[in-house]
Amino acid sequence: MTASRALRAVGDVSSATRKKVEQAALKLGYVPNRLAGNLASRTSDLVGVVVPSLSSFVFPEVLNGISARLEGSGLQPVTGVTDYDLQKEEAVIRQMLSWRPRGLIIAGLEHAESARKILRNSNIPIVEIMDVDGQPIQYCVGISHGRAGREMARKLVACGYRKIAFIGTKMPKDFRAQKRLDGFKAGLSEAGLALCAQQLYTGGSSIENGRNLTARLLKEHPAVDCIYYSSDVMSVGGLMHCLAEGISVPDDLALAGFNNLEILNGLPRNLATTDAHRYAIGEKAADLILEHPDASDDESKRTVTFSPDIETGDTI
Amino acid sequence: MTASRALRAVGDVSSATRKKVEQAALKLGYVPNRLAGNLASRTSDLVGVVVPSLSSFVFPEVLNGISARLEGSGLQPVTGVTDYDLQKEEAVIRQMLSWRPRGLIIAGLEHAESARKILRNSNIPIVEIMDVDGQPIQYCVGISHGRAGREMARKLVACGYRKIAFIGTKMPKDFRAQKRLDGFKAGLSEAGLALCAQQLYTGGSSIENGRNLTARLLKEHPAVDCIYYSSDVMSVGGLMHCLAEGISVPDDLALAGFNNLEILNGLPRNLATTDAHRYAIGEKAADLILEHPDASDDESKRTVTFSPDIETGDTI
DNA sequence: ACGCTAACCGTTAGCGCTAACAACTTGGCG
DNA sequence: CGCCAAGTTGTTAGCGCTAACGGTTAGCGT
Repeated sequence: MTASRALRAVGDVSSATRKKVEQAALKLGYVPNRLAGNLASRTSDLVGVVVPSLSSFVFPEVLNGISARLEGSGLQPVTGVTDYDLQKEEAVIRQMLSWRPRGLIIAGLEHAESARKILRNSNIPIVEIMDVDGQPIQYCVGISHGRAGREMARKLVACGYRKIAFIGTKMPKDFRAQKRLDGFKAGLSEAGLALCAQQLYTGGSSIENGRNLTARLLKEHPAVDCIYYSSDVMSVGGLMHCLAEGISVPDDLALAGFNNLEILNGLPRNLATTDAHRYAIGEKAADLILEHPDASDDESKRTVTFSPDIETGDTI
Repeated sequence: MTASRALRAVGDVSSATRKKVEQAALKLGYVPNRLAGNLASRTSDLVGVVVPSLSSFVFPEVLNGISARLEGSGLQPVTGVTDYDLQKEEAVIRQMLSWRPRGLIIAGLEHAESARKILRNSNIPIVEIMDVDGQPIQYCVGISHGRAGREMARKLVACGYRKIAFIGTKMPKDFRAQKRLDGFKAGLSEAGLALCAQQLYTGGSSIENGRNLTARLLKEHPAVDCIYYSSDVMSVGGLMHCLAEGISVPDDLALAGFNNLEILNGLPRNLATTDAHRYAIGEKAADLILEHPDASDDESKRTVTFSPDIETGDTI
């Protein structure tokens, strides 16, 4: 018991014994067993983070925000990946909860009903991130993707574009991209416009994908004067197509993406985009977990909404 | 006990009771407590993964390889990030070991001596990945970065370039980049050549960074006919500079990077690079953990070396 | 001398689960 | 009919740690 107290620096231990304990620990190469520790204390120093993908450029930055805030708190983030699959998501959530984490951060508001149920029963803070368009379970931090799409549509219309196309993921897998598209269409129809073309793709977003789909779309619809992409990675591909084909941006064609990814910096053109505040969302989510009162019987619910800020760049 | 057996599907349980148990579990919203389970069984279903960074485009793919192989085995990867800091690395390793993982995968061969000691004492399979130039603790999976640099140098020399420059990270932080540079210089000197210029940077690799450094380097050394970058992200920046300035690639300037990142696909030019086999390395590392014999008293040591394959693209 | 407090250290029980073994129940077989 | 093996369920102890509380000692005031 004294050793336990000494190593955790809790309770009263004389500095002499503390020193002795520390030296013995060092000498023996003692590594505490957190399984036992957490089990005994009925607390946890894990924070579960459930995201759809790690390779998509967008979630690593959320993770960085989370890690930055958790650093020094003694809490450790554990990541689970769902591949945009609600079945898999539920399995990952179960896995996470079986470690009795201090809290859970999970991307999106759409979950299997059974997953939602175990989340509600879990008695730990649940933070749904990225999106605020829906019914949060408890805490929620994100932007409105509907608004993001709508505002970009308004912006493009205001810039004078009339033959506007969309390139994005096959929607059922990515709810937020769907919401952006819906908002975008709504924004267009405010001005009496509609999408004049669209290309959907399955599989991951990539520059190559964006370039190929842009090529195809322009071939089929040469009159298009502006393309809105569901992701910056795709719009970069569009820009690459234009560079390779000598299409002048934005004179012949305007381009706009979403996310404000770091890869936009340093390109020959500053691509228009919407900042999704990914890092800040991660930070805030971590804060909510840290601040969550232990007395969990209260109905603490809270939604933090960030503003989807348009960066016009020089491609619109 | 019967319930435990039923839910884990081990031992003999009649299908009738199994069904009853499962229904009860569902009804009660039972989520097993893995802390207790792992503690009691003295085994673990965690695999620790220690990487320098998640935002650098390169490690997520390693993680994907690991996850793919671990999928279905019941093991879960847990990621820790070191920011290329050996102190932090040691802390992360300690954290990891305190969860008593089944095995540990860790990037690089360079560690604090005390970290190396606790790794050796840990009695679980330790897989050092990415690099094979050094003394592995136990298992090792990677490529020789020295060879990668040397072979690229030979290639560039063979292509006729004589005024070759290098752009890369400030080395003390990134041992593998350092080894590539050393190998590269060695390769050049085989042909009686030396670097005619170099630019080092701190902070993360980024397209923007690559573009700026390329601009500066060309300004200071206009005669340079070829640049080798420590990372593809940087060489993309170089290409962007050339596109923006109308520098013809590879006629006026040859470019080569390292890693064979996905962002190379779809650019106006196919950038030359070296494939670092990141996904395969992740897979193999996971395999080694899965195959590791439980009888841990044997001296199972093994190094798996991949070949750093040059992709010439059309920029050299 | 006494009580009292603070500082320190030890004892006990138990976190939720599983390995190991014990015990009971069948059915089959000689 | 007894007996054994296989199938099935129950019992016990303990994984390594910590909350809670109990004891001891020293220091202090009265």
